[in-house]
Amino acid sequence: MTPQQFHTAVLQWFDRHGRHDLPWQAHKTAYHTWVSEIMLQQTQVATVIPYFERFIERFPDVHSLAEAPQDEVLHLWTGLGYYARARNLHKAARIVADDFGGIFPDSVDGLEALPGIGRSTAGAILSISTGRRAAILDGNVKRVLARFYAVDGWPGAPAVMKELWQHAERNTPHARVGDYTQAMMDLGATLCTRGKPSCLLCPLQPHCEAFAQGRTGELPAPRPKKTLPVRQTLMLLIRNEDGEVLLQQRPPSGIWGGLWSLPEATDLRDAEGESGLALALDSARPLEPVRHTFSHFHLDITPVLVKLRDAGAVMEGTPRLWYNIRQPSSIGLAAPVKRLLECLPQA
DNA sequence: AAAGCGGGGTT
DNA sequence: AACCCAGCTTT
Repeated sequence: MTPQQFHTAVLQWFDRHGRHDLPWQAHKTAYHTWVSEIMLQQTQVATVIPYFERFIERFPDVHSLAEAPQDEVLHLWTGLGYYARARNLHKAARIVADDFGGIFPDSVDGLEALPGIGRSTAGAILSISTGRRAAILDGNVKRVLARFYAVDGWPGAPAVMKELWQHAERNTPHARVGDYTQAMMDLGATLCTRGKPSCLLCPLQPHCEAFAQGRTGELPAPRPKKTLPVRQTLMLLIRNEDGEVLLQQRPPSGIWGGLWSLPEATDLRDAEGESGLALALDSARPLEPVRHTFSHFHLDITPVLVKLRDAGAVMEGTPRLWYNIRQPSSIGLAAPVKRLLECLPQA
């Protein structure tokens, strides 16, 4: 199948069956496309939609985002995960606003120089918002191409990645590039799904190698699996006389970077040091543990209710605040922390 | 509980 | 180029 036949089949299918009414398709500006593409990294469309709408309402353009406090950006990202995306988005907005007069670079290289934008995301932003020819290779496209060409091996492996990029580049059309980008993502998301692909509806099925070989179930090859280590932590639920809960801010990078979380401790003895408060440790009441899973380890969290021994004994150091669970403020919360706070009795 | 989705940064 | 990092959703 020639590239011409390939993209023609994909575009014809897109015109009839693609998605044309997603919130970020209303105005295909570089800003809207960029925000949506960053949110769509590692996250499915259905999850992204409400986040995107809230985000754009609060930050309608790159300048409003650039001027916002990081806490507020993370707040609107709370629950989406991979918070480095939000921190990079914020950083990049400042660069675009301060150094480029609010105009996004109009080349793949220029876009890739911004934090949080890699080759595929750059290709998506450029093709959709400007119509310039650029290829993408996100998870959806990887799946489509790995099956169509029966490419063996895990797509994360460099050699496999390289081959898939070559297919992606070659099949990208010179016209209607933005539609083609959207079409390939739609194809992967709605027909060429991992579980049970709808091959009979697929415009590429007549020439699909995996289909011909009956191997759609085994391609693309899954990532080599490893068992996740388990880590343990205590999370301290410390309340003051007003019923507010003590939170402290995570370091700027790493897990939950910049988000607000509960003070943690490895055991009760070390709780006072971690929280920087005088605690009534004999009052400590452990709650049912909850497991939170990251991509590379499980975190078993034991929440512990602890009373303050001396309300005036707050230490300086890590940024901290007393959080009113009835009037949540505009800060980013780690997902399990948000859940724990929601379970807490209002008193 | 385990699998799935999925791109960027560092060295 | 190889390796490390990062979370929520679905099954």
